[in-house]
Amino acid sequence: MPVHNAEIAAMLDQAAELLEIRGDNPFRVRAYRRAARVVEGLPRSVTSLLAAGEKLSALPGIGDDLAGKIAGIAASGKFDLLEGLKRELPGELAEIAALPGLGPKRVKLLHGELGVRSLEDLRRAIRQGKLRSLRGFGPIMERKLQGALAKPVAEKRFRLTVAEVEAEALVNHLRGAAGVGHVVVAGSFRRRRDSVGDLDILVTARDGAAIGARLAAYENVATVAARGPTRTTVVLRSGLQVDLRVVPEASYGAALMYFTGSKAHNIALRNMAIERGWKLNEYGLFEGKRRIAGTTEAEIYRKLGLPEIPPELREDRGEIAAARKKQLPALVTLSDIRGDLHVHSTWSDGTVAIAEMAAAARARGYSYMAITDHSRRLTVAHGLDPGRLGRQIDEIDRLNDQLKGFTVLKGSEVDILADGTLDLPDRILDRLDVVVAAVHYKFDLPRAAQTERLIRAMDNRHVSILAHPTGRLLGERDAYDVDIERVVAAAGERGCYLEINAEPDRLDLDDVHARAAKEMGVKLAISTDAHSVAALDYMRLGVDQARRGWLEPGDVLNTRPLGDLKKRLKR
DNA sequence: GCCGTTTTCGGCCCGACTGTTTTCAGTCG
Repeated sequence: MPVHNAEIAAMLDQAAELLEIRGDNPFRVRAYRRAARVVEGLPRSVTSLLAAGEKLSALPGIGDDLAGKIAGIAASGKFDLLEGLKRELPGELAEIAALPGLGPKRVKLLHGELGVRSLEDLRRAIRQGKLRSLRGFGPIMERKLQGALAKPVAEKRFRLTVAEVEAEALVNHLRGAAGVGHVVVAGSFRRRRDSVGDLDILVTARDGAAIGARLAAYENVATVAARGPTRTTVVLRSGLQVDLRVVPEASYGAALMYFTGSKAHNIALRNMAIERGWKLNEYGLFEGKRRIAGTTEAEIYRKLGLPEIPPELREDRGEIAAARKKQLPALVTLSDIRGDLHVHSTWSDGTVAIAEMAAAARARGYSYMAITDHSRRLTVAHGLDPGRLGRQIDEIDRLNDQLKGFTVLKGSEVDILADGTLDLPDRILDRLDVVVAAVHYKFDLPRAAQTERLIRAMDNRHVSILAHPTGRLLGERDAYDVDIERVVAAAGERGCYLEINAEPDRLDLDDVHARAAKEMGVKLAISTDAHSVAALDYMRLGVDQARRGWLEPGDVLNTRPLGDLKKRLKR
């Protein structure tokens, strides 16, 4: 049973947490955390890297020691150091440290002085009034902890589209304040991560307190968590946390960079500043007391000898080295997209007729669109059998006769059956321009069977694109257990394309696997899976994830003009 | 524990805010 990168990262994180509570060298703790982030962001699994004879110690932040430990975890699924730490300290201490206001130091005190080993122990200690006797604890902390223990809030991430609605309203509200310059959403929102944990809003103004007051007075604010002259933190009714930072105009670039992150990217840049005898913080780049850059991000990057790095790449996953060598990718943009290759109509479960969808696609500047309605097995979606699909093909032919300068491609989103065969016979698939193959049931097959299923589907030369390859639904359903690297490799061998499904709850493939595909020379299609006209606009979210995956226009099938596209769809 | 165009040893990003303290440690981002 191969150990996933995410599992390795979780073990490294947990070890870091317990090491920190134990009071170990903070830099050792940081090394474990950094290694966790590096493993998490690897485009290939540790298992396959090792199988290929690659040295983990070549990865940034991973030396001989951690390389050995990570290899050990990959081989056995066990982490001796972590097991030992758990024998020494109760594992639940990590959960206690996650409570607001509690960190390693206070948890160590709780454990050492009061013998707290569990959340229940902590509740009891509070009930018995023991907490406030400890140094660093007082009545306010006691009350807050009581609240947090009473109704624990699961860590929640929000879909980009949900965050966008909240952000737009809030930005408009803040723009209404007097003396406001820039108002911009930074953080993972600006880096276009597939979901966000909070909103980081940067404002330039002279009077930070006034802007903070304006945020606190926003109608959707549930609680104000912190309030200072330059920083204010609130929690909205939706549960979304908002961090506001206010800086002077001259610090705009530095603050935007700081607030955009990622943290690891910032640390790397700050280290570059240190190497040059400078200091980089959210107010600017400084030589001694003198600010030598800070008004724009570009200016700071330039001083550090780098071209400006697009926010989507700022994850400390090699972008700084690439920038240094002037080898940053020229990322795909929405305007490079010439068509949508996965679209539904009223023939199955779409809400709009083909002609109307075509007009909407055309209005978006596209020159083609594939209609890919569901196949017969998906009865709830009125999936098409060969007879109905034949009639749909005829309808599209008639429609194309009337259209000038736009082409509706004939397609199907054909179900991949449990054994990897397709839900429609070859004789009808033969009449189509685009076949998008997808899994819609039996998500729980064993890994090997699921992997074989997808590969067998791609064995069929009619299959052009493998849709939503991992089947994940953000916040609802994990990816099915599949060896995605083998699937990517198999797609490459067969000349099959992989989809980045742009639906906001799918975004599948994700950024990391899209990049893996690129590195393995496999091309991708960015498709909306639209069931309505409005959903065609999700294309931009798919492009965002493609950019996070370092994709350039040449890596994306639907940047090709129609003639070229048709040639590439032939296998 | 990692790392090196000043270093193989001695550094390791940087600042804001809270609740505690009585000048600051701890937490957070």
